Amino acid sequence: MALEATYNSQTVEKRWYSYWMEHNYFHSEVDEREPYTIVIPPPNVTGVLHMGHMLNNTLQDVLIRRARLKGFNACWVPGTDHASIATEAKVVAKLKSEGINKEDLTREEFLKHAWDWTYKHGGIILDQLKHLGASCDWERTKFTMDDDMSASVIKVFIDLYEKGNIYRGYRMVNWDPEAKTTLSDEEVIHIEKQGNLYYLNYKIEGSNDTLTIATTRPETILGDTAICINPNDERFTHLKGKKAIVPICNRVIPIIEDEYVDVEFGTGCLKVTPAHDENDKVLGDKHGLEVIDILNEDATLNSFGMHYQGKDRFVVRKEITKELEAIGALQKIETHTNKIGTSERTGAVIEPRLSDQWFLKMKELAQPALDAVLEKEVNLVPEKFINTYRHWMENVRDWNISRQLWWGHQIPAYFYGDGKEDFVVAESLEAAVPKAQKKSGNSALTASNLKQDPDALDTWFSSWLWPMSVFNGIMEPDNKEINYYYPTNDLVTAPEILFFWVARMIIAGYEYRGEKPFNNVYLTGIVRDKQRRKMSKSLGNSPDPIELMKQYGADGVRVGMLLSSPAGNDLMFDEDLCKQGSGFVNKIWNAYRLIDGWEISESLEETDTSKIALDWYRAKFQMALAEIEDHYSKYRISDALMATYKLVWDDFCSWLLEMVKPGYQQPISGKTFRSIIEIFEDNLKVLHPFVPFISEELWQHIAKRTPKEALVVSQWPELKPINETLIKEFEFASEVISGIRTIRKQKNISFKETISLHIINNDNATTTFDAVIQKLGNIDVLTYVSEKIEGALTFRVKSNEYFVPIEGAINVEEEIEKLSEELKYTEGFLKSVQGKLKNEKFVSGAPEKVVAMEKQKEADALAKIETLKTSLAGLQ
RNA sequence: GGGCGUUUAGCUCAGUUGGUUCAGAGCACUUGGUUUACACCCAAGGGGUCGGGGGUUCGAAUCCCUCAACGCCCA
Repeated sequence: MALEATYNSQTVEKRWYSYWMEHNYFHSEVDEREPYTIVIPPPNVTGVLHMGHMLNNTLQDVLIRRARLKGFNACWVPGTDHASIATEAKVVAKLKSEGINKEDLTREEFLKHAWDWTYKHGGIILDQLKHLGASCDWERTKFTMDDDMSASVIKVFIDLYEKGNIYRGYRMVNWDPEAKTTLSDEEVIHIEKQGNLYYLNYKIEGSNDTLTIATTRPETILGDTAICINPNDERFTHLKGKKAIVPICNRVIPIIEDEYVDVEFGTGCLKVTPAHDENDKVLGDKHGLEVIDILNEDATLNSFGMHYQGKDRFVVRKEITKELEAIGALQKIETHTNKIGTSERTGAVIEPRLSDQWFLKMKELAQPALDAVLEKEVNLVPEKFINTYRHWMENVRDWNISRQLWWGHQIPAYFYGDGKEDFVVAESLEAAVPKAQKKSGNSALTASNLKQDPDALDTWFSSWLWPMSVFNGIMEPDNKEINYYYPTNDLVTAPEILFFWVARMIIAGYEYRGEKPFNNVYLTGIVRDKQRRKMSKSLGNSPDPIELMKQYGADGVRVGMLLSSPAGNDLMFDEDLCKQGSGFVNKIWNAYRLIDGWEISESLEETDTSKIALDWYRAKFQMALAEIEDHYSKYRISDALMATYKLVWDDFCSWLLEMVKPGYQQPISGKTFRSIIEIFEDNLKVLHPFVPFISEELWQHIAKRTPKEALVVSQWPELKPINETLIKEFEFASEVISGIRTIRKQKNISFKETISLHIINNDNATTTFDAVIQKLGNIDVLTYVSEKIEGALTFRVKSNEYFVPIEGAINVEEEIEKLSEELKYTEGFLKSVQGKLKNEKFVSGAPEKVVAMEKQKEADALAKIETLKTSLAGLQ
């Protein structure tokens, strides 16, 4: 059946994806082969596919498909993440739009809504990945809140608690007043903002004097519990031991001394608000100050805010400034830029807030994970991220793992009293009872006396176990799957989550299996638009991936994504890249259409041209294959693609097919045809990871294949020794062909018009490719001569001279000019080479090989100059 | 403020240990070409003081110093 004239990506994609699924090629079971494993960075369960996922998953699919072809037992585990904050925020918003407040629901009721939401919107993203061609083992699809996954999280929490690594602490945390939860340090984004510095006067108790402090947050004065001065600051000696009066609330507070105060900043007097600033908290602890929290959990003021109670902190800031001014306590306002923390998820300005939270001690746990990367047990690609990783790991801080949310894994701590330590940690309420009885010494305690901590765990506290828990490696540490698939091979993810996720997975891996979770971490860039803006929903600058695939085909988009995405560098995405990708797919399609249309004749002998052309391409293919393998080994995926692209487009289509192509309506020899097909099949194999759909389509078109013979499970071509001589000889021949084409163009000789070519073979060049030169140059007669041909057009390759006699006079002047230019260039070149060779330091200092090469260059140049000079002499 | 990185053609990027005619690729651009697979094509061509300055070396895009611009991470 003849191929359609144009490639229809949609039909083909549907056909082969279902064929692959039907034959279960993506499923992996433990067997005797060597495994090659990737776990997907689980996307948000209710998320939709964006360009970052496209890039990331294309890369993973390329790696896994190649591994499959190389004979590994390839296993790519897909799944999703419950994304605590993001999902809960969405559910809360949805309920609100229906007039329901989260506060009015019980935990169980709320969770039911959240699960409904998850069932409704969940997993869309995984289906979208199928459009891309992702060859995941869908039978293994996991969700971080599946029962077994949750059990793993709880088990690890209990274990770490029992080892003393998890503790409960009253600490200053990052509070997101919008999501009403704490955030880890990593989830806070610091941005520079223009603000003000307010200079406020405080009266000194028992005198008419005042002191002036500078603050960026005047609303927090209501929480002030001290003024601090530097004991070495002579300006304030008179204040020592006195007390100050906070304006508006008229609280009398001590003036304390501490060298912490920067005498240069502001006025040198610092107001201390321990409840609302991390540094002030430290000062407060040191000096035993009172802690006055003036904020509610939504960042409105509480009763300490007096007449501002119930108003938002930013509103209060404006209003209190006016009041301070009215009572004469405001001295001046200066503009001031400072960095403020904002929530990664909601964008809200973070409030430092004191509260009871759960923390994981990191220092000791982090050590093996730091060593693993420094010793290249785990390779970060590109290596430049090692420094960033080291810096973070060496200064790692304890991880706040609790979140004031319901959607997630509820912390398995059960309180039996109001005391800070009146709790036990257990995997269930039932298990908690005996523990609580023991700890409290109260054997009468029952389940009804216990109250589980309402907080949930940070989502990353479940995803850090991902490479282990997807194989049930936490609950059953010795099961055959975890023993076989772990450690996984490659992890493909974004540098943004190097600390959030990657580092913590390595930590967990060493803690729970004594082994790294993966060998290599390939860090991709961020997908940006042409103006270098990060693609985001809010900016609306991201194309819809599904639409993109409809327009350019999944293969086209895959190629487009990979064309310009070196590891770790941002990708400036441009739809033109997909256009180039679909152009490539079109080229492959048409190359096969040409071959497919040939009439085959078994009685025809293989021509010399075809024979040498095929030999050359086989050599060239090996050379490209070696290069491609090298690129893959270094995770230079876009380079591997480009090498494949050039092999297929330039070498196969533009050179080989043109060389073997029979004349119009002429048949091709059966032998040649079979060789071409064999070669084309190898091309399809190396193409497959990049363009799985069209490669499978053509593969299946070439011959009727059994399910076992599908391309997706075929064998990657073997590396064989490269015939470099043949490649070099062809390069020479291709220069001759270029010379002919240039002459044709310059003299307006149509390609259809045959010409003759006379050669003086000064260089002793091989005649192997003469038949090819004749065919591609449309040469009727190719002869070797010893004397130059008068009145012919000429060109030179190395020191060989080529003559094309044509009708009509040659423009002698032009010829002379052309030759003189070549001569001038060559002489200049010779001079520089001889300059080097005359330099004794060069000859003695440079390696022999380099000197020999320079000598060869000298000889070549001398020979060329000789021929140029004779030619010139002949013309003059 | 501390750390890391980047700067090469109009654009996006390669350039390994300092040494082939090393200044490259893809795209874009210019010119010519279409009854014969593909105009999503073929062929030919132009285009760069390798961010600036200084140094080491027989030899520097590559190593060192310095300045500048940009980006990222951390505080």
